[in-house]
Amino acid sequence: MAAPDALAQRLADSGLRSTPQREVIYDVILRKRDHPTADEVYARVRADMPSISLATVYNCLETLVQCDLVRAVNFERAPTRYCPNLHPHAHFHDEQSGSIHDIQLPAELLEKISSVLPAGYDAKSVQITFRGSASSPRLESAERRGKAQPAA
Amino acid sequence: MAAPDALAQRLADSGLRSTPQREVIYDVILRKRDHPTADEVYARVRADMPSISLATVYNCLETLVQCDLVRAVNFERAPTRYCPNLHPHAHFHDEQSGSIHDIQLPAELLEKISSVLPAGYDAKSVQITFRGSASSPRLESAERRGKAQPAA
DNA sequence: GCAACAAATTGGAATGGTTCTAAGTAGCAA
DNA sequence: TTGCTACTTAGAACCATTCCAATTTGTTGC
Ligand SMILES: [Mn+2]
Ligand SMILES: [Mn+2]
Ligand SMILES: [Zn+2]
Ligand SMILES: [Zn+2]
Repeated sequence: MAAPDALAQRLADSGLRSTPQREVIYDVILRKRDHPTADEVYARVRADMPSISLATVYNCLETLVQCDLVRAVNFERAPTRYCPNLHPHAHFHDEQSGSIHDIQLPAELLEKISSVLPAGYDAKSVQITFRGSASSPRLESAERRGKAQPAA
Repeated sequence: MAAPDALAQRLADSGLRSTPQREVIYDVILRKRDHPTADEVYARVRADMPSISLATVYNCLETLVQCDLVRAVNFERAPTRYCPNLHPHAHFHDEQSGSIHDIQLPAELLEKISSVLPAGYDAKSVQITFRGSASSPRLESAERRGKAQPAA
């Protein structure tokens, strides 16, 4: 047995197998670090593996989410999107273009946010979503300075 | 013409009529200040108005949201819930009970949150959702002290 | 290698909240 | 009245997702 990559390792930890379908789906999500829907993942994966089924795409995405290799994110009631960024971060939904941008959150801010919870509330996760418009030119320079990661 | 109530006024401002259906739906949402789904609103409204249709409930809820009389809130891909609390606030989703609690946010924190956006990002709204568990006894006393409003 | 068994994939059907459509009803204006 | 528009309604349609039953694939013990 060869040295297992991160995916195979994480799957094995959960008693699951590394399959060609899971590998190509994980690759596709890591390659282009945007926030594709299951349909978009399906379309991209079919370039490499034309025989894969949409049901399998859904099954594999759920597996990857449960193994903490990918995050599922929802905006309103739109189709679920999948995010390869595992660090705690917020999302900015650009209503003009429909694109999603990751927004880094200082740990200090996360603490302040959690501290607004009254006694007795125990939050396992916090989700922060901005909605608005992002002007592209300034945006790109801000990203180049490392203030935010672009994500379609 | 008699003095119009808040609902009639707001509808008139948008060039819309105050109908019995819109009135009863708005009343039902204000009466019990939880976060009902359209189906739950439908069930409650039928007590007063058995002939109302579910399509009308959806139509009226959308109207109320567009007139800024009610807020629509989404959790994952669960059915949309409707919130009568118009002040800026976060939501705590208790995974055990499925109940939603309003969490008040200090204006100071809202400013800090918006300040994490890089230049070029213009947010029209921010949505903050906690997920976890809330222990009922402590919760009630915290609420009595005014730290949070209960909401089913 | 070969059974036996379990895990994973697959196509297609089903689900379910929401939206759409077309027909009917109700209120307002000339 | 008559017309005009807004509103409501029942049921069909939509569509992302889940479910199902059948097949394929992989693993384990011999
Ligand atoms: Mn959008
Ligand atoms: Mn829940
Ligand atoms: Zn992300
Ligand atoms: Zn609320």
